[in-house]
Amino acid sequence: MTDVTDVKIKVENIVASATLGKSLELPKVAPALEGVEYNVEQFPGLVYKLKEPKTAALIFGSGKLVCTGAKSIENSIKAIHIAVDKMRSLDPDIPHEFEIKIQNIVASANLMSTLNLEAVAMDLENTEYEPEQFPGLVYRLGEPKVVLLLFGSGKVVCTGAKSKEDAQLGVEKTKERLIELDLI
Amino acid sequence: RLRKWQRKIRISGATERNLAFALSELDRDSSRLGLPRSVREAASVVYRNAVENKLIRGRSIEGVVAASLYAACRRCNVPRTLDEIAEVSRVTKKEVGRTYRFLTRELNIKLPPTSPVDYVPRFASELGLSGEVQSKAIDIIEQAMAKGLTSGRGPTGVAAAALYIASVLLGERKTQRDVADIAGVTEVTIRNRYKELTEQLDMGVTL
DNA sequence: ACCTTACTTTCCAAAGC
DNA sequence: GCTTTAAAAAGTAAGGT
Repeated sequence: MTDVTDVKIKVENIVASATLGKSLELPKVAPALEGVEYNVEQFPGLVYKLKEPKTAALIFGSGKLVCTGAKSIENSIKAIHIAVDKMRSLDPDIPHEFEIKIQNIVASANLMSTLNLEAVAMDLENTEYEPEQFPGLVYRLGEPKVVLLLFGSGKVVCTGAKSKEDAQLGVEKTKERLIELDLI
Repeated sequence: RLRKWQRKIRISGATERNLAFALSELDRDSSRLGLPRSVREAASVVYRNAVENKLIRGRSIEGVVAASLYAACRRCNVPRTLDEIAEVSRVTKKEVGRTYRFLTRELNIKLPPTSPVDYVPRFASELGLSGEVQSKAIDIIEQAMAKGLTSGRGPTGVAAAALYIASVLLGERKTQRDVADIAGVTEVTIRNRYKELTEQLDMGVTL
């Protein structure tokens, strides 16, 4: 009974970083990226928004970039390659091979049961619940090291995960713990 | 030897000056909020504990004072909202909240979430509502909490809606605008809570 | 009253103030 | 700590019709 394995998580956002291994002359490669924003005083990186996959890339002079907004690891990697390929049209020396690392995965899930957050706040360890400030209860899990936001509706957000497996595990462990404490 | 001694004097002198400044700041904020001496003392205890545990590093004295006051008000069951604390201190709501979380975590202070019930006496007296209305409002809030109707909702909004409903039920009607202004929420929020409470609780009377 | 937009919270990397 | 990006959750707020 109490099958925790039936909890379905939906990946909502992925943050990935890439290191090209070669510094970039931003003024030189920026023209290859249509609609790019660049305000050094405001932020040191170029802001490039892609429509497909719908993502946003932050590109730095050091040759490192950050991609946010993708809903799958595959799309995140695809978006990074699209941006890098475009820049390479203006700078042939940009490597074709480079490292990409998944930094954060945000997922949502539904425990299919309403939660009494004041009760959860009292019995569950490592929680913060300040309804005056935010309607969700913050639950920090140690293993995997992820943070969950629990809502009265039973909906959950898991963030801080480095892999889909950790996000899934985080939600499952949270559900198990809530059942264990008779808070489900 | 003499130099080391002088340094101690200098450091303790600075420490004393900082403490004196913090306490005057605490008194200033407290009087603006109209807080009783007991709450000011509770806040000064929190502040002194923060200093003893070296938690002031990287934080403004004003911020720690404001967070100490916020915590003391909650512990004494006479809560002020983060907005009210931010208004009288020269610290943003965001920093008061951030420092409050830091202090409670580092000093192992675990306060339960603010109960809407704690706002009833203050809001009711500012609205000139009777003790009967207050009791009715508290009764409504307790029923709401028992049915899980307060999870995730702002305590002031729940207290405001309960007082509004109680005032109508007991013939001391106040407008949503009056209650909203004193509770620091919008009329829309009172209407939303009002709808949930009247639909899901047995008030014994149809409004 | 409705609708839309927007802010609160959590996470993370990037370069630099 | 801040700046910029993205995304979900749900409550609250503000402005327009």
